[in-house]
Amino acid sequence: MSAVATFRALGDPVRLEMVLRLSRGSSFTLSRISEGLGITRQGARKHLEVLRRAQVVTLAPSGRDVLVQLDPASLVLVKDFVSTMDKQWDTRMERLKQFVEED
Amino acid sequence: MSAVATFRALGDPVRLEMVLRLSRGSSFTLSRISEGLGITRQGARKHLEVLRRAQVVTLAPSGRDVLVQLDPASLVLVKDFVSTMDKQWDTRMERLKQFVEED
DNA sequence: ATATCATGCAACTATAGAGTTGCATATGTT
DNA sequence: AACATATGCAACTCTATAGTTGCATGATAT
Repeated sequence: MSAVATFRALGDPVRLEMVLRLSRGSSFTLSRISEGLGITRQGARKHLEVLRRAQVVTLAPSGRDVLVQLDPASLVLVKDFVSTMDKQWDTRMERLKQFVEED
Repeated sequence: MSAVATFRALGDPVRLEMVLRLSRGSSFTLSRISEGLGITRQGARKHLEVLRRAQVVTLAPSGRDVLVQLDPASLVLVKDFVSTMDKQWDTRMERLKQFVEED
């Protein structure tokens, strides 16, 4: 999966809320994580499918319900992106700092 | 600005490409950064407006052209998000590890 | 066995946004 | 002054997707 897909998946208030809930409580059933989002269960289900395709989340059927869990794969992608940006950004900030301090 | 807005802004192939270009070369004019994206200048301009609203980028008019630069504000947001997630994720992985190692 | 709960799937609507074309305007350049 | 370059703005099309309703199905509890 690409970093774009991950960012896109996280770039929605409902989906980010889901991810934040998962990052706190460990595991949710599909219906429990769909509560209190201001949308229907079917709507929430669509969001979960987006998160699953982007490997932000895994869906594991268990009896009559489906367990939703965070998938570490996506986190790694975002971390890599940030650290790359950060490195390049830092060297440029360093250059700017030196430039400013020259006079 | 919210983390959602930042993620949303980065969740588009054209916009992410622009950000990557900026992270390498230091500063671009509006027309230069609009080249080779497969879309028109006006299309690219709309993307830049999205990035600006999300504080990923700053636009500074200079004579007849506009300078596009990275805005560190957004990077901080993403970093914070990742580190928070990371911390919570790690503690949960730790708990899982201990659970597995118990028998 | 029957009622209840969790989920899946399909069809539909409505809106956001990605991309375009066309034209106007301002700044450089020769 | 004349020309080229960089940009802004408006109107338009088209597609993706967020959200809905309605119904079917499979698992659990009484």
